[in-house]
Parts: sequence; structure tokens; C-alpha cells
Amino acid sequence: MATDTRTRMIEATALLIRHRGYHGTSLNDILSASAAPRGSLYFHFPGGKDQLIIEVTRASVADVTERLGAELAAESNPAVAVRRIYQSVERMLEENRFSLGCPVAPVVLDAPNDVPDLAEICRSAFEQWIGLLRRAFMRAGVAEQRAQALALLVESSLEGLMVIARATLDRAPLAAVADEVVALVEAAVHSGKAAQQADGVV
Amino acid sequence: MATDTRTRMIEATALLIRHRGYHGTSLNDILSASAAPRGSLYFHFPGGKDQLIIEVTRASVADVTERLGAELAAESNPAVAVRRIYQSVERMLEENRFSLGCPVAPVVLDAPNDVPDLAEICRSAFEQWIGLLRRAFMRAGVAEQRAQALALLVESSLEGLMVIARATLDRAPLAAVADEVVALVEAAVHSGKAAQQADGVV
DNA sequence: TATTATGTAGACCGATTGTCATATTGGAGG
DNA sequence: CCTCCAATATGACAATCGGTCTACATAATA
Repeated sequence: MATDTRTRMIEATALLIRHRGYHGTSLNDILSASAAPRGSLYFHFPGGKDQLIIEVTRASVADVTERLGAELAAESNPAVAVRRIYQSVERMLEENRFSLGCPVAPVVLDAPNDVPDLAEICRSAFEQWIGLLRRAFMRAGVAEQRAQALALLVESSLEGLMVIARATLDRAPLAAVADEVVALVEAAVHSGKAAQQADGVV
Repeated sequence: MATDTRTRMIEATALLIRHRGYHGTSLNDILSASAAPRGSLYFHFPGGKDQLIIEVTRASVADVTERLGAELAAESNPAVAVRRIYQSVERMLEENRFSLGCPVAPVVLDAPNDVPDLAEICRSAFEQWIGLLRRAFMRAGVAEQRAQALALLVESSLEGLMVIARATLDRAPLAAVADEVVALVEAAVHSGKAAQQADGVV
């Protein structure tokens, strides 16, 4: 846990949000989890709970974006990278015994709709993640529209699987879906490469 | 809206839960939405908020299960049925301007973990829905394991898409993913039929 | 009229959020 | 070493909200 209060608050809140959602985590929860007194919260986050959640969600999204980007950049075959991504979600759920999920989903489903900044962060999070996946598929020769569809399939299935796995306390679904999706991506990359060659693109 | 108080409360709560989650909907919200006085809630639901949510979730799940089963039973080609299912989710989101989602997801992400009945309802909901899909695929000749994987893919992507669509206020993702998934199911049905013929099953 | 089933009203109390006056800390300058 | 100042920490406090419960009202029935 970080030494300075502000960081500690953000880290604790990030976990709580992923665990219990926006309304499910009270300031008292946050304060006791970050071992901080009440007043400190309003010193560091004068905007109150909303500002805190906004900063937390921004940080969580940036973290996921960075890790997702790194996985996709480290591997030229996007099918391999996609498999790793499913596996890392599986590991994450295992490690916390299905008690944590995506940082964005709870905010989308649960947060008050009168905080435009939060809505924008969530919108842009999905756009970024889907964009990273799409571009990775395109780099491997998949046409843009197909790449977008596959990116959406990967992202939506992961998002859904985190909910399903948490409800069923079972990680088998992740592996099963991963197999299907990885095979599909593989096939798309192959036929994309073939099409490029036929067009003389290479 | 139903005339009797109890039903009105259940219907109003179902919408509120799908809109704002468990902790996001207060008794005051429920009472004003169902135009009912405070005390009536504890007459109809002596167990308080938890009992109400349990009954609401049970009813919502049963409703989805019934509609999903009907769609899958009405069509012998499961690929066609799956397309219809994606389209009906698309229509649903359109109709409420992306303000409502799945009745189960918010409960999974947001409800207190000390209500075993609720957890069980959510677990069994996903099991039922995935089971319906799996059996529809198997009836069309897909092997059990493959059918299960496809069922999980459909269910998880739908669940994820409802979150993504709500965040991005865009229904295009639903159509794009539907195309991919429907094609995959179609292919699985074809190769399943071929395998059955090769094995002399038909 | 007495009794029971159904529905209503609002008091109650703990939880939650946001505010504030005051304490403490850690340096920069003398 | 001391002084002072800015940054940070602290927990008591008020206002509101949330969920629960008890006492009361009405309607149907015997």
C-alpha cells in the first residue's frame, strides 16, 4: 500500500468500486480501507465522492489501457495476444476469488447519470480498448471492418465473462470462450493475409 | 402499470434495478415510482428491501428465460434464433435510450454478498440461459462441448454489449458482433451436421 | 358488533455525505 | 537552533437520507 494518503485512497477506492460498485462503497468504507481520517478526503478531493471516483476510474482505465496495449504490442500474432488477455483475466479472477471485476462496468451500471465526466471516461475507456484491439488485428492484415467486429467481440465477451464468472464462481467459461475467439481471430488473420497477397498489397 | 400495489412495486423496482443497480435504488425511489405509501412495502415484503429485490430478480430472470426459450424453440436453425436475440437486445436498448440493461448484472456487481438467495438466483440465471443456448445448438447437431462454448460466447458477448452500448450510447457494436457470432454458429451447425453424417448418426 | 385481512402513515434511528476549526508536520529563512 | 509558513491531518459536527418498525385505518366477513 502506498505511503501517501492520497494514493492510498485512490488505490483503496479502486478496489472497492470493482468489488461493490459506486453506491455500494461508502466514504466510511473508503476511509477505513485506506486508514485515513474523514477530513483528509475533502482536503485531497475537494469535489467529494464524485471527484474521487472520477480520478479513480481515470487511473484504473489508464492502467488497463496500458497493460492491454503492452500485451498487444509484445506479440505480432494477435491471436496469441488475445489468448494471453483471456488468461490474464482468468488469473485476476482466480487471485481475488471472483470478488473483483472490471473497473468501468460498475460505474456504467450504477453511477448517477448526472456526472458527465464519469460517463465520458467510461465511453472513452471502451473506445480505447476496442481501438487497441482493432489496430492490432489490422496490423496483422485484417480488414478494418472485420477488425472492428472482432475487437468488439473480444471486448464484449471479456466484459460479460467477468460478470458471469463472478456469478457462477467458475473460471471454465473464460477458457472455453477464449478457445472459440482465438480460433476465430486466427482464421481472420489467415484469410486477411491471403486477401492482401491476392491484392498484391505485400 | 398494474393496478395492485404489490405488482406495481415489483415492476417499478425491476426497472430501477436495471437502471441504477441495487444500492443505487432507494426505497424512496421505489415508492415514488410505484406511487405507493411507505408502509405498504413492509406489508407486501416483510423481509424488507432484500426480499423485494429477490422477488424482483426472480421475476425478471423468469421473464428473460421464457422469452429466450421461446425464441430458440420457434426456430430450428439456431443461427437465425441467435440473430433475433441480438436484434431484440438492440431494440430494447434503443427503446429505452440505453438507460436499461440486464436485470442480473447490476445485482452481481453491486449487491451485498451476504444474501445467499440473491447470489443463487444470479448463478442459476446464467446457468439457465447458457443451458438453453447450448441445448439449441446441440439439437442442431453441434457437439456438446462446442455447443457449450458457443453458448457462453453468445451470452457473454450480449452481457458485455449491454454494458458497452450503455457507455457509448451506440448500437452499432451489437450488429457487428451479431454478424460474427451468427456466422460462427452457422459454421458450427454445418460442420456438426457433417460430422454426424460421417459417424452415421443420421 | 367482533374479528380478521389488508392497507396506510409516519416516527424512529443508524448511516451517509459534506463542513469546519483546530492540530500537526516539515521545511525555508533567519 | 528558532520562527514562521504552507501543506497536510484530524475527528467532531450538522443535515440529510435510508431502511425498519409500530400504531392506526379501512374493508370484508361472520
